[in-house]
This record gives sequence, C-alpha cells and structure tokens, in this order.
Amino acid sequence: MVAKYERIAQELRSKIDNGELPPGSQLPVEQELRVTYRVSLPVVRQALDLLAAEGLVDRKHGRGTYVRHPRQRVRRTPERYQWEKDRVRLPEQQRQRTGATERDTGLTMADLDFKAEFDTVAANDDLATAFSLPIGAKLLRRIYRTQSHVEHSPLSLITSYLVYDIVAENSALLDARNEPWPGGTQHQLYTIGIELDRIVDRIITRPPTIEETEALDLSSGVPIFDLRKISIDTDGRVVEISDAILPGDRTEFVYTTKLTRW
Amino acid sequence: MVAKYERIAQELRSKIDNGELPPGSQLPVEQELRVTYRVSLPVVRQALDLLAAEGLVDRKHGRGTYVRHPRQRVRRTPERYQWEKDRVRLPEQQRQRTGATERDTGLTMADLDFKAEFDTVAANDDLATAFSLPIGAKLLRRIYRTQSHVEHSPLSLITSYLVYDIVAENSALLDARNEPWPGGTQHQLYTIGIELDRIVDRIITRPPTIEETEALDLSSGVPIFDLRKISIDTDGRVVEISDAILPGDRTEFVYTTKLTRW
DNA sequence: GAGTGGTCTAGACCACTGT
DNA sequence: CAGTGGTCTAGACCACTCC
Repeated sequence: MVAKYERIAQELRSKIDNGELPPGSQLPVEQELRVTYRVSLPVVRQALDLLAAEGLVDRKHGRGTYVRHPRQRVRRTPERYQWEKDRVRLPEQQRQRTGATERDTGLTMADLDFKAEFDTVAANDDLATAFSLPIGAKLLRRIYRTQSHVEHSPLSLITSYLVYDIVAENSALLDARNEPWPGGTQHQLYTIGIELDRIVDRIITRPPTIEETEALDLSSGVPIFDLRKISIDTDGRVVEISDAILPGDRTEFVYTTKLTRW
Repeated sequence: MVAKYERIAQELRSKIDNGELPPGSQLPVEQELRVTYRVSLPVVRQALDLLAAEGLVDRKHGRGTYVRHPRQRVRRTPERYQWEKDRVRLPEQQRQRTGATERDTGLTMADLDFKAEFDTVAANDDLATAFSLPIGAKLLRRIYRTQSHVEHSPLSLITSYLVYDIVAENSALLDARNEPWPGGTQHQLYTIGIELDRIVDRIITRPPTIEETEALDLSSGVPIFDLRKISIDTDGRVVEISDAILPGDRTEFVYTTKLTRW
C-alpha cells in the first residue's frame, strides 16, 4: 500500500524529471492539487514538504511552490593553501590587494559583509585532542561571518582556534579590529615566526542547525559541509584549527592525488 | 510569534543537548507530549518530524521515538589510491588477500554482500565532457552494491564508467562474473597496459533520493556524499570515472596538503 | 484585497512492534 | 493484544507577497 502523499509526490517528481515542470516553474497551488487528487489539504502539503526535503522544490510563503534551479557550485581546492603561503612574504601592498574569500568568490570586498569576533575559550575534549593539549587549555577563538549583499554567492561561517599563549606574542593578533588581515592567517602566524608544513582537511556532512539555516539562508532540505582545517607547522605542532560551515548546495571540493610512477 | 511545534522542538532539543535525554533514550510518546503541551497530535508530530529531519532523533514505527546515537564515521583518505597502485604488480596470490573495501571497513569478504552488474551506455553530456569524448560514445558501466550483514558498517553504491573501446582489448574485463577482481580497477587497467598518473576526487553533498535512502538504509534527514573519482593515466587521458554514493552520517574524508618550504 | 502557503484543531482508522 | 507511530479527513484562521 503506497500512501497517497507518496503517490502525489511521485507524480510531481516525474513531471520535474521529464521537464514538464522545468526549473523555476511554479507547481499547481495546494488547493488545485487537493481537487486534482481528491485528497485533503494536509496530504497535499505532506507531498510538497517531502519534495522540499529532497531539494527538488522551494516553498515560498505567499507566492507558491517552485521547481528549484540546480545551484552553481563554488569549487574549493587545496591549491588555495599554497597560494596563501606564497603570498605571505609579498610586500603588504600586494597582500592587501585581495584575500582568499575574494579569490574564491570573485567578489570584491565592497560586495562582502565581513564580521569578526574574538574571544578566549577553554579547550574542550575535542579541541584538546586535536591540539594535543590538556583539556581546558586557553584558546583564542575567532568567529568570522562572511555575507554578501549580491545574490547567488556562497557564504560561510568560520570558527578558528589558535593557541593563546603562542599568538599572544604579537598582541595585534588578539584584536578583531585588525581583521580582515592582509595575507590571512598564514601571514599572521608568520609574524610570530611560524611556517606551515601541511594542512589537513577533514570533511563531514550533516543537516544544518536552525542557526546555520538562517545564517547561510539555506532552503529546506539542503545539508551543509563541515570542513575542519588543521594547520601544522614545520615542528609538527598543530597551530590552528578552523571549522567552516559551507552550504551543501553551493559547494564542491576537488582534491587531486598524484601517484608515484612505476 | 514562535509556532507551537517550534517551541516543543526547541524544548526537546535542549533536553537532548543537556543530557537529560541521552543518546538511545526514548522520548515521551506522542500522546503524552500532546497532553503536556496541550496541543493537538499533528502539532506534536510536526515537532518530532522536525527533530528527525535535523538528525537528532529516530522515529521507529510501533516502538517510539529515540535520541539518535552519534555515528562512528569511517575515514576515507586518498592514500588508498597509492596503496592500490602499489598492489597492482604484486603476485596474484597476494592481491587476492584483501580488497580496498575490506581494508576500509575491516570486514572480510564473508561479511560482505557483493554485487556487480555490467552494461554499456551512451555517454551523456556530463560524462562526455568529463571523458573529453563526443556525446553518445560507448561506455562500459559497472554498478557495484556492497552491503554488509553485520551492523554499523558503511555501505556504498558505486557506478563506474570505462571507455568501452579501450577496455574491450581484454574481454575478461567485460564480464561481471570476474568481479570482485583481485587488485581492483587499477589492476584491470594494468592488464591493458594502462598506468595511472593521478586521481581527482570531486565531493558534493545532497539529500538522498528514495532509492538511495533504501539501499543505504539511511535515517530520515541524513544527507549523502556523492564522490566522483576521475582516474587519469600517464598520457593524460581520463580512463575511468567512478561515482560513489556514501552515507553522510557514517563517512568522513581526510585530505592532507603538503606545502612547499620557504 | 486576492492569492498563496503556514499553523492548528479534533478527531478516525491503519500498520508495525513486542509480549 | 496493547502500545506506538503513520496516514488521512474537513475544516478554521493567520501570515506573507504582490498588485
């Protein structure tokens, strides 16, 4: 026995697949579907909610239900890390020109709404393990919100952790008003004599929390990427951990693995 | 004005967060919540459905609603590619010992339910572009389902594409009955004189389709990873494209980027 | 103001799970 | 068989969007 709402969803799904309902087009309104399929309103709504959870349609209050456009994904590759490192030792004027976010998005600083907040926190179990520090160790936490006023651009929520005692050596690094810092974190670390040896990316996916949904303006059903970036210096020390929340429908990761020749 | 179902969800959410409702514990049944919050049943259900979509609880028909356990994630790293390549030129007996899946999961072939189906398809726009071939080019499509009878292990759905005219040189490669092939795809390619130079991983995330939900036994709200692996040989030719669907709650990717020294 | 989706009520009956 | 979640009805009223 297939449920009615499943059957309705199935029929709409195939109309979307075969192009009868192309991206951007409006689905029949709830009342109309109620009549066509001879069901009560909640059943129609259940079918549409299901399609929304699958990412096929967008429900817009007061306007209608629309077939979702496939999103253009912004590609993220680890080449950015080497690019950042190469910029560190350039003169400030050149470093200032553009940051990594602008490089990724193609937007200029004027289009971006940049916010940074700093505070200190005690390392929890998770962070302490990652840093190889005792639980409770003092960390500088930096929270970045990059928003854009122009549409269709990727946003992100980034939380970065640094070991407080290490970065306190340069007090300018403790003040959020110095952000955005020309040359980014790698240059900040450079000011206290730290050179990065490698960066480890760990990628997971999950449904967003309510806050993430709002901050990233996610449609219902869209999952998020949670990227943890671990920066390790030339002494093998973990010097920064950065957690980025990225919209799952606007992001793709590309990593190339070179194999040794026979 | 906060909706009632939102308020109920919020209250249950905090009880889960603060440990009052630990992982594995059962939530109050719908009827009980209906009384406690003085709302109708659909409202309670809406709240619980929301928590399920967020991945916080599992709804089990006929049994109750339970706080979900955080899943142990299986780590996927690109080191497996080099490992596979190194195995290619070992004697068959050693290659036979274990495959990549077993290496990843720690399970032996006896625990795994392995299925392979081969057919040929015409390259669509997407595949033709990736292979740098004309649309309609003949491809060998290989579909693998790896399931496990023991619990808590990762499953995957893999679709692999090879250029038909290239692999037809060794007719053994066209027959699904030769799977699982000791040494995997890299060894199969080796039999026709192909050596891989590099592998490009492209990772996206999205909600699962109905079929994927069933095949991977996903709880509601769990997104999936879609990993496209592009294998490029020493002549710079794309020789294999493999699309893997992986459960989002049981998978993590780890990639290390080595930076050049100053 | 008209059209649309969002929330909610107060029930009824069915399907699955475990004893 | 009892307990639980799954589906469905037939309404009512509210909130948002756009003209």
